[in-house]
Amino acid sequence: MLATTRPETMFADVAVAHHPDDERYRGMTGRLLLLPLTDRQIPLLADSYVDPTFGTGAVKITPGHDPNDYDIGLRHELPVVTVLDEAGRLNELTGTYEGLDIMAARARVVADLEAAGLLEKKTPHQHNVGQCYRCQTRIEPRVSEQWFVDMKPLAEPALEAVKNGEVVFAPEHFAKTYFNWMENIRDWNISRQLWWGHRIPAYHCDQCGHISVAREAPAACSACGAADPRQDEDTLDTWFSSALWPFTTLGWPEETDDLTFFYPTNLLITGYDIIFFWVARMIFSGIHQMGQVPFSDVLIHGIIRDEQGRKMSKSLDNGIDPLDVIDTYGADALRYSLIANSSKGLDQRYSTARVEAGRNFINKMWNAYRFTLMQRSGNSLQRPDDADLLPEDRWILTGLGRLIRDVSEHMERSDFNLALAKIYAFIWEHVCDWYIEMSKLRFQGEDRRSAATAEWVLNDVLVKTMTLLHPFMPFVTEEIYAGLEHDGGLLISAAWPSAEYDFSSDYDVMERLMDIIRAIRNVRAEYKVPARQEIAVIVVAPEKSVLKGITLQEAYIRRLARVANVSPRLNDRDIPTGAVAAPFEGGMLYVPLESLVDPVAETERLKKELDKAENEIAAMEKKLANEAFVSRAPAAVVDLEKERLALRKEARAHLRKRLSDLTAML
RNA sequence: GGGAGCGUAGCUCAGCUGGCAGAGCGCCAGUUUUACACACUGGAUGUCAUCGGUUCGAGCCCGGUCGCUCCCA
Repeated sequence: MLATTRPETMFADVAVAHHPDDERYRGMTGRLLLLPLTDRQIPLLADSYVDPTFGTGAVKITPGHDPNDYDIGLRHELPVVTVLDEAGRLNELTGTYEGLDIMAARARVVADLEAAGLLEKKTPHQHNVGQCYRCQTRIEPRVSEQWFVDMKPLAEPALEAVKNGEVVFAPEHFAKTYFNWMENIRDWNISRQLWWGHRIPAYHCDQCGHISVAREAPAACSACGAADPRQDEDTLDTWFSSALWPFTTLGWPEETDDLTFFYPTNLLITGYDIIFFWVARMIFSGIHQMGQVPFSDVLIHGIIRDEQGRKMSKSLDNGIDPLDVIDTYGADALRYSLIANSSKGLDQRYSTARVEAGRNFINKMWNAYRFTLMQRSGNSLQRPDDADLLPEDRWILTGLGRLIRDVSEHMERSDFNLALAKIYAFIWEHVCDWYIEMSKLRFQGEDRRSAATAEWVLNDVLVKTMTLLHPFMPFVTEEIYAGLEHDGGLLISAAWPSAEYDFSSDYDVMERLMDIIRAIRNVRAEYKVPARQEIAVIVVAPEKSVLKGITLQEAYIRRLARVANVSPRLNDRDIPTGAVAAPFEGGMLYVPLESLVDPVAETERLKKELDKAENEIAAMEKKLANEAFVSRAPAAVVDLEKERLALRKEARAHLRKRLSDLTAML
């Protein structure tokens, strides 16, 4: 007994199969069965393809009308019987059923089986016979003659080309997809029954049946000489034509200048979903037709999905028209979002929020650019001597150098999203939030030399960052570049920048200043000091050099943290009771806020700070006491840990002192 | 059945050769600070799916488990 979803194909059955481990059929393998409604006998055989848990564990094998059964048929050397004609009707092999269409035949077979007492039961079942996605017509499998490409000789050199690095995939794991396909290659069916496309260059002789294959249509059959052989009606699979794209587009088979110049090229960028449909086929076609691979590098990206993560499709009508997005946000904003959202060839969701972020970024840059234009003195810009560079100049130029190195590295590795994130952060957080803010003091001040230095630095930083950003956002960067001072020419042909400045110690000094400013702002916000109200700050640092730096940069602390008066001190003596304490790297600062401060609450707050510091110190001391860590970790890591421990210990000392003072004063 | 990938903040996702967990958006509290409110300042938020292993040290390396996705058959 067995189950079938397509009873009408039983006339094409050539065997019944069960799983080799299925106890129910043990010992019965090889016996002959009588095929109902016919006088044919078919064998019972064992094949591990059969799912023993489905139905009765026995399945009829119909190689002529099922691809899986066709494979089983090959394994067991079964004949292929075809009982459907091209019009979808049963043929002469079905006796009295001949001429019936599939549905009519199915009904009659079922009725006849029932009449013969051979039907056990009928159950509704979701079958997996395909159907046309446009007209819903069922697609019935049927064995027929087709044209195939013999893949083995093509696949071997193509496989080798990737294995030996002639063609390199990025990200590299996509080579696995390529290997998996190439190593399990099947002959390629290139016949398509379509009305358009390249027709198969095979010519049938209606007289003798000979088939000739030729580039030009032969005038006569090469075997019997009959006139006008008929060209095969099948057309080539579109991927066959696409596989020829790297050279047919350049004039092949003619030896054109374009072909000589552009073949092979270096980089192919495409989606992972067509690695074997297209990439692999271009590679083996290129090797076969041109004698060399069509490209050296393949950069694979993911698919852009809609905001719900669904694949964009015509039937869902959830596609996004880039032109609409460009109208709303601009092409650069769209490019920003696509690159910022892409990594490792993974799929990404289209994100309006990310496009907006790109648009906002453009707005930010544009305003920074406007600011520089507003500060133009009219004098020609001249690179300042190093001696004229202030700490913030040194800081931003050093940061720029680091940015150039980082971005270049990321570009080399095709980590475009990481490169873009670095540029974004540098322009927004370094240039706009800090450098421009600090430069205002100089542009508004009396020192024209200092202002000219800032003017040059700002211009240089923008020129370089626009250059780095140009591949990602070509339009706005070109526009801004045009208004900046540079060697001339268009940004698109400008040289990639290289790092010029490296003032590491000045960089660190500036970072400390920024820590202090942030700490003061934090206190202001926490105690809700009105923005307008200026405050006083006492900065305590045990090292004179730190204090000196702070004194030199007092103007910035005043401006950027809205401070009226900065008092540098070497120790925490004589701090007023009504002051808020805040630690920074290398010291402690106090903001006297008198009545705003409740000494009891401040004591509680500082106790928590102290607890935190104690915990961190304990953890670091434990780590440093671990002989294995000290001896095995790199010296730089151990030193860093020691430095951090020293800083935390200092913070602890300040906190303890402040707490004891407050307690005494209460 | 074969192959590949993904589980990290409320959401969408980064995280390079292991060394103090990040972004965008959202959220909370402020801001007519003369480049920018498409902005500024400050803040909150994590059992890095899970179990084990390697290591001085694991989001990252190795193995198992669970969940999800895609491709081929």
